[in-house]
Amino acid sequence: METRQLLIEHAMKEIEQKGLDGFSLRAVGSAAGLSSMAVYRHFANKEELLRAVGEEAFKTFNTRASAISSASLQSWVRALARVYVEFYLDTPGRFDACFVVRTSVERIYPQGFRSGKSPVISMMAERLAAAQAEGQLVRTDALELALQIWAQVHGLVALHKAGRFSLSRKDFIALCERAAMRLVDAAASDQSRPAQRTRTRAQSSR
Amino acid sequence: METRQLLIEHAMKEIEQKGLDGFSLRAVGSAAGLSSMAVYRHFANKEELLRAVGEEAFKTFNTRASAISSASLQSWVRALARVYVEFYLDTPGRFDACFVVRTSVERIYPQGFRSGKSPVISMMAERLAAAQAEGQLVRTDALELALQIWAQVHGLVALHKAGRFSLSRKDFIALCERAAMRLVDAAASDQSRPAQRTRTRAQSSR
DNA sequence: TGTACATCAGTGAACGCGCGTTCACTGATGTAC
DNA sequence: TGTACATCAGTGAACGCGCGTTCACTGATGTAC
Repeated sequence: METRQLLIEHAMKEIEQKGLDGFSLRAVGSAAGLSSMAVYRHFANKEELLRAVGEEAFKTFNTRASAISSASLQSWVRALARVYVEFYLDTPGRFDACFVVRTSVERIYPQGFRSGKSPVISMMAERLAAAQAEGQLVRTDALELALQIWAQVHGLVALHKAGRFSLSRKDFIALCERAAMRLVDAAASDQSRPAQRTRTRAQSSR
Repeated sequence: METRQLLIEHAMKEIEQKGLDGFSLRAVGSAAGLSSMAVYRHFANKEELLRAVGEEAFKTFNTRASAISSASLQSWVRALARVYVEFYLDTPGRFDACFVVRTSVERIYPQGFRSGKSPVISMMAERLAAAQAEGQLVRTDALELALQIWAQVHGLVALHKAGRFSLSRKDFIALCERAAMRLVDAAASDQSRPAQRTRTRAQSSR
């Protein structure tokens, strides 16, 4: 049953080359060295193949996100933003399959996120909540703040996809990191504190 | 030459009904009560029609944004976020034609924004800069902050479009407003100030 | 006032394309007896 | 060990569709003389 995996891999290459719109079943079949119709032996239809691609791509992203080992909340969020943007820049097809395609099993706010079905956002919400418990962060809805950070980076990516930036890769990544950081810093600096910069506060969370 | 305008209007209806993907030249022609090929008398090709639709839709959005008459920076940003989200919720096709389609004349960050070609973002950046000059806002790159606020709301909309929310219209709009406000408030409250909430500060800017 | 002509919006048939999906099939492999 | 059968991955032709675009045309309108 390894043909299925072969098809998913070639489907990813196809979606990377042709984009979400140009993605076709027939191309996947022949790219995999089979007939155009071979795909139907393994997937009921196009939608199902696309869903499988999305899940596979999400595993990749999730692995990278889980591998972040930053100690402080700040640097963890920054690293996560970077992983997200690089995932988009390097493999936009996979990114779309994960975060743009509407599938039926998607993680939905707020239910799916509260119950921890969306690993990354849940993880971020937990870290934010932990920082709140330690008094390092102002007390707001941690899940909503996590969502907001996600949407912040996602929004920059979406505008990038719509051709709204003429920045180098490096500058764009830095812009995204800064935007994510501003949200964390804001939540941190809204605490009672002396009148000074708080960039380096809350460094040793967990 | 009013047929051209008629075609644009029916193109908008079409793009609203069928979405960006299902949008076809033939459908526009016959929807306007003409032959399928009549469009080619007025537009060189599909792309040009789409650009005309985008510009027309942008005028609508721009008019609404310009009509906001809030006194304070805070409430102005909140109102702008609302206009943006409602533009998406009510007329997603027009929204896509404005902010998702890649056209050749798009406003690009940072050049096109600095020179004021993107009316709304430029206006926001100017208001932010004015608030900075009055000492109500922390001194950062006003244009970047404006971009960030835009991307924040745009990101929430993009995730909504990908089916990630199960919120009522009202709740989703409120969520977007809150997210935009958090960014403005953060920039305001990062000023030197007593250890208290700053929600109501900086109320009378201009 | 009348005639010849140019312009140009709109038409309808056709081209060529790629798509998702269906369907009857082939042929290799494994299993039951 | 040999034979009959079932299973099932893979095939290739075909269906029906809608798309963007080209092209020769029609027919009304305006203009020049």
